[in-house]
Amino acid sequence: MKFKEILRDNKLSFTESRLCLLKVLLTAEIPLSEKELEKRLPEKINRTTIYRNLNILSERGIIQRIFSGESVRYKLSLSHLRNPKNPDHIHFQCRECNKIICLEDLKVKDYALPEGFLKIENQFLIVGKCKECNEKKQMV
Amino acid sequence: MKFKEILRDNKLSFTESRLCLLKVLLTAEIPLSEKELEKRLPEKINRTTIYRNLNILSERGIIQRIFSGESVRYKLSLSHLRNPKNPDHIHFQCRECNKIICLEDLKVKDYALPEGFLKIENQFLIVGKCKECNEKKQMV
DNA sequence: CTAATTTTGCAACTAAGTTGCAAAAATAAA
DNA sequence: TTTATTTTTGCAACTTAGTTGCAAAATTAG
Repeated sequence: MKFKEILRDNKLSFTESRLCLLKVLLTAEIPLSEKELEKRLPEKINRTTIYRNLNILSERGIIQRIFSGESVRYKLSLSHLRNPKNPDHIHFQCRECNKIICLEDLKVKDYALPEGFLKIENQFLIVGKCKECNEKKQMV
Repeated sequence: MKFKEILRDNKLSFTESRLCLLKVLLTAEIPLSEKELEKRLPEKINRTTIYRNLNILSERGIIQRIFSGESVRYKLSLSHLRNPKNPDHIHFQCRECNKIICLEDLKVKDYALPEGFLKIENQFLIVGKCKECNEKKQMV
């Protein structure tokens, strides 16, 4: 099982909670807040445990924190499971419906940080209005 | 006075609180959290008022919210006062010392949103380690 | 199988941000 | 400039996100 290896590689114990969290994030269409995550868990896991795991998993780069206009959301790092060569892609969040979309095709141009700086992760977010919400408005 | 016009243009009343908030943000070297902002105010303004104003000012695009790894910070929109032609620049935050730096020179490549999407604002953040913190580490 | 380490759940806490309401201030109208 | 209308402010109380210490339970190492 993939997740077991990922945890081991990162020197984290393999526990039921962590497995469940990762599974839920794997099947989520959009990044989830802690609340949403909690609801989708097959069996109850304590809030504290969830937060502690979200912290440790994102420290290790296994998941990613996304700061949306309203809340913090979590998703699996693409670099771990899906898109190892596209770590710099951009998220879009709609200010009406709050949906978050991964703009996989939209890449950030190669950039060089100033001398001596080290990148750990990117959080690129464009806030705006999505197609549906734009069209809804025009109909009124 | 510039700020008075900006407020009027955005159909907001001109109040002492708003003027103070904008002045503090104008002279801040880095984006400020609500707490930091509060401390720098020449006279006490109620927390609630500050939040309400930060909300309305950022809705109108006069200030910008920045989501750093640890907290939400606010700054004047460059588009209003400083850098009207560089709205897409990137912020860098150090995960050690939490400093936030504007990487004015680092621009995001021209991008096209999918058909029907509308951009309101960007929040581009690179999280990593800054020069000083990197150097400190190596000395130990 | 046992000992050492890590993780979990609980309760209590902190910190950020919001809401309703009445008083005060700002704007519009006369 | 005085009055009426609208907006903003401060207060207290609240909600929600996230954290901490500690003892019990689960994992891992030997």
